[in-house]
Amino acid sequence: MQSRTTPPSGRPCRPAARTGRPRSAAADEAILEATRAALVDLGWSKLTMGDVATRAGVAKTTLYRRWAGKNELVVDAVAVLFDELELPDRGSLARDIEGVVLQFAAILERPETKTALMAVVAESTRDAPLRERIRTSIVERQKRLVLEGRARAERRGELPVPADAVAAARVADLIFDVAAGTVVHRTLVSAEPVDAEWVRHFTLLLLGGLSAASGDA
Amino acid sequence: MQSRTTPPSGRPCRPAARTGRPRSAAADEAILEATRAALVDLGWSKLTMGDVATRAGVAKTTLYRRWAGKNELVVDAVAVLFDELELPDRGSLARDIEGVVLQFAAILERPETKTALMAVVAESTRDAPLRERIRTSIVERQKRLVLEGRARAERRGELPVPADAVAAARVADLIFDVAAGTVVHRTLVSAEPVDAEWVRHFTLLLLGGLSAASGDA
Amino acid sequence: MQSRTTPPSGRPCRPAARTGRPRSAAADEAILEATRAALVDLGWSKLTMGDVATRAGVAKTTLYRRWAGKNELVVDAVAVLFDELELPDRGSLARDIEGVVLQFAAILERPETKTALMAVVAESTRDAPLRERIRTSIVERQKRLVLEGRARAERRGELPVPADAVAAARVADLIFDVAAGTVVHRTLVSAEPVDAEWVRHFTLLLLGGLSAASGDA
Amino acid sequence: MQSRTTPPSGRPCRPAARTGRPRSAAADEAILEATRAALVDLGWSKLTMGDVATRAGVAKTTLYRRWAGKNELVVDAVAVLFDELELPDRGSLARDIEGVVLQFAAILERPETKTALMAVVAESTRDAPLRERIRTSIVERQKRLVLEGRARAERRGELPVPADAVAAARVADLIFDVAAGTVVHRTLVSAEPVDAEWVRHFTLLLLGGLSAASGDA
DNA sequence: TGCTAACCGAGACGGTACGTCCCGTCTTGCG
DNA sequence: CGCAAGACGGGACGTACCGTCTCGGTTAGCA
Repeated sequence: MQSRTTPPSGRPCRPAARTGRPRSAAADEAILEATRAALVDLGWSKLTMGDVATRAGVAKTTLYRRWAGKNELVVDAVAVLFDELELPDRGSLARDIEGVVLQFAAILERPETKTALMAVVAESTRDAPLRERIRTSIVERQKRLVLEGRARAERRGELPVPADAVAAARVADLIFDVAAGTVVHRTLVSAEPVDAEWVRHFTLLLLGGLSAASGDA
Repeated sequence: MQSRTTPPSGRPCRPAARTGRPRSAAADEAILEATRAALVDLGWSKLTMGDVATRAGVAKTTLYRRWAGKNELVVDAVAVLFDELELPDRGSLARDIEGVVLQFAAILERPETKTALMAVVAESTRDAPLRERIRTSIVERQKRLVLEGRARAERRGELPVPADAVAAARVADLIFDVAAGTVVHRTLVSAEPVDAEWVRHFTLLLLGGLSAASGDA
Repeated sequence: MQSRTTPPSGRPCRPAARTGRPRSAAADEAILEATRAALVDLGWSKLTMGDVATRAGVAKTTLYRRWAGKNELVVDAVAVLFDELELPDRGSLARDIEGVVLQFAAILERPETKTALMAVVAESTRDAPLRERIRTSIVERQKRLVLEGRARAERRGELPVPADAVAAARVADLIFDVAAGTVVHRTLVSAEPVDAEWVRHFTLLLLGGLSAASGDA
Repeated sequence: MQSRTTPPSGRPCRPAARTGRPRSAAADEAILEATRAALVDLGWSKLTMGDVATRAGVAKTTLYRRWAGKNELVVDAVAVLFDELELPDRGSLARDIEGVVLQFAAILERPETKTALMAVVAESTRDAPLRERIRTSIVERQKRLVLEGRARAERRGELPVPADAVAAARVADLIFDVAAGTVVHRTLVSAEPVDAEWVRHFTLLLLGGLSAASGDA
C-alpha cells in the first residue's frame, strides 16, 4: 500500500521510464483538486475513488497508477494546504504563538481538512507506511515552525537555551504535541471555535502554566 | 443515523415497548465485546457489521435493531473503557495530573481505542448526532476529572479560586483540551509512548509554562 | 409442509384440542379475506405472511398455527372462489359448455386468481402434498362439472355412452385438460379476453373438431 | 424491470457501447447453463441469483449487469430449449399433430422447464415487459408451428382454406391455445404423462371433436 | 515521418460489504 | 392455552465500491 510515485513532492522516483508517453502533469493537479472538492461535498467516508476520477475527468486506472489508494491520495490532497503556514516575526514569543496557532486553526477548520485529517490518522494506526507519509507530508512540515519560533525566542532571551541537543529535541516535541494536539482537540472534538480570546488564554497557559491561565480573564 | 436505543447507558430511552418479546440483555454485552475484539483484530476500517454479528453469535438484524451503524456501535463499545478512569488523591496537583494522564494514555494505547477513537471523531465532523453521542459517552465523562482535580487543588491552595463560574468553565475547558489533545496527539500522531518521564515534563509545562519545562531535565 | 388444519373444508381435523382457549373462528375468514386482498394489491410474489397478518389484524404466529406457509394459505384463499361454479341446464351441450367456460374464465380473470393460480401450480411441481391440496381443493371440484355435463349430454343423446368406466374416465380427463388448459392459456399466457365470440368458436372446435372450427365465422 | 440486453437473441439492442471492455460472451452461456442446472437442482422458488453466479463462476454483479432479475434470466435460460421444436412432414395432419405434441410435451416434462415455465408466467401477470419477453422468446416461437402445420394441411386438402386473413389468425390462435394449454395442463396440473396413447386421443378430439373422441378406444 | 511503448478513456470483471426485507421460531404478558 | 406483539437467528436481496483487467485509441520521443 505504497504509492508508486509521489507526484506533488516533485521527486521523480518512478524507475526511469525513459520511453513511451509521459504521464499527464495536468491530471495530477486536477485529481488533487477533485479530491479536495469531493472531501468538501461528501466527507471522508463517502468519498470514492470513482467519484474523484469522474470529477477530475480521468479514468479510475489513472488514479491507481499514481496512488495506492484513498488514504495516500487524500494525504497528498490536503498536505498542500499546510504549506501556507508561516511564522512571521511578530515581536514576542507570545505574539508569535498566537499568530501561528490562529493560522493552524484556520487550516483545520476548512471542511476538507476537518474531515480528512483525523480519518487518515486513524487509518495510519494500522498502516506504518501511511503514518510515515503523513509525518513527512504534514507533521514535520509544521514542527519546523516550533523549532524556528523557539530559536527566535531564545535569541530574544525569552527562553533559556537548552542544555543539550537531546533536551532541545525533547522540549520541541513536547511543545509541538501540546500545540497541535490542543488545537486539534478544540476544533474537532470539542467542536468549539479557535478565536482570538481562546488563543490568548491558551498562550498564557503555554507560557506561564496553570496558575497564570487561572489568574484573570 | 441515530441509534434507536442507548443500551449500555441504561437509560430506558426507547418509548416503553411494553408488549412483545423483550430484547436480550446478554446480546448487548456480547455484541460490544465482539466489537472490541474485532477492533483489535481488524482495526476500524476492516471491521464489518457482519463480522461483529458472527463473533457475537447474533444475527446482523439484531445489530441494526439496536445501533444505527458502525459509528454508533463502536462509540458504545469503546465508551465503557473510559469508565475506569479515576482520580485518587495523590497528595499534590502535580501527582494528580501525572496519575490521570498516565491512566488516560494507557486507555488510548489499547489497540481497540487507538484505531477507533480518531475514526469516529473523523466521522463526527459530518454527523452532529454522532458528535453528541461521543461527547456524552466519552468526552464529558473525562472532563469531570478535570473539574474534580481542579477543585481539589483549590482546596489545597495550589491554584487560585476563579473569579466567577464563567471563568471557571473556560479554564476547565482549556485545560481539558490541552490535556486530552496533547496525550492523543503524542499517542496517535507522533506515535510515541507516554511514559513516566514524558508525563513529568508535560506536567511541568502545564504547571509552570514553557520556561519551567525548558529549564532542566 | 402440510397444513395442520383445513379450515375452509369445515372438517374438524384438529386432534381433539379439548382444553384451553379455542381458536378464533372469525380469524380464519379474516385471514383468507386478507390474503385475497393482498393478492389483488401486491400479487403473489410480493405477498408476505407478515403483511397478511397485519391486514387480518392477527399475529404472524396465528397464521403459522393454521397453515404451513404461503402456498397452502393461498390455495385455501382462492379455492373458495371456485365454489361458485355451477352447471345449470341450458338445453344443449353446446350451450352448457359455453356457459361453464364463461364462468370459469370469469374466475380466472379476477386479479387474485390470475396471479395466484399459476404460482401455486408452479410451486406444486416440487411439492407433492401441495399438488394434492390443489387437486382436492380446486381441480377435482371443477372436474365434476365435466362429468355432470357429459352425463347430461348422454341423456340428451348428444354423445354416445362410453364403452366402459375406464374409457369414460379417460375421456373425462381429456376433456377437462382441454377445457381448463385452453382457457387458462388464453387468459394467462396469451393474455386475451375470453368473450362470447371466442367461446363460441372454442365450443365449435370442441364439438366438431378442426374442420368445424375452420369452416365459418 | 427490463433486461438491459437480450444476450441469446443475438440482436445488438444495447445502444452500441463502442468503448470500454466488451462483455464476456462466454459468461452469458455459462450463466444460462448454470441457471438451468440450478432449476433442476433447486426448482424455481429456491433458485437464488447468488447461487447461479457461483455455479457460473461469475460475480453477482455480472448477472445484474445483463438481466434485470430472476424472471428475465430464467426466461432466457429456458427459451433456448424450445428452439429444438420442429415440424417434419409426417404425411398427414394427424401424424403431424401427434409428432409436435409429443415433442412439446417432452420439453415441458424436463425438470427445468416444468418448474420454471408456470412460475414466470405467474410473475408475468403483474409485469407487462416480462409478459412481452415470454411471448417473443417462447410463445411466438411455437405458434409458427401451428401456422406451418395448418398451411401444410391446407395444401394436402385436409383443411379448408380460411375465408380471410382475420379468420385465419383467429383459428390459429385458438388452435394454439388449445394445443399448448392442454398439454401444459396435462403435464403440470394433472401431472399425468403425455404418452402416445393420450396423444392419439387428443388428436382425435382436435380433428373430429367430442363425439369422435368418445367413440372408440 | 513513421515506430513503438506507455499513456489514456471507458467500462466490464470477480469480489466484499452493505443495509433491508422476509422467513419461520421463540419469548413475553394479557385474557 | 390462545393470542398480539415483537425480538430472534438466518438467508437472500439488489446496490455501491473496490481494485484489476481488457479494449480501442492517443501521444510523446527515438529512429
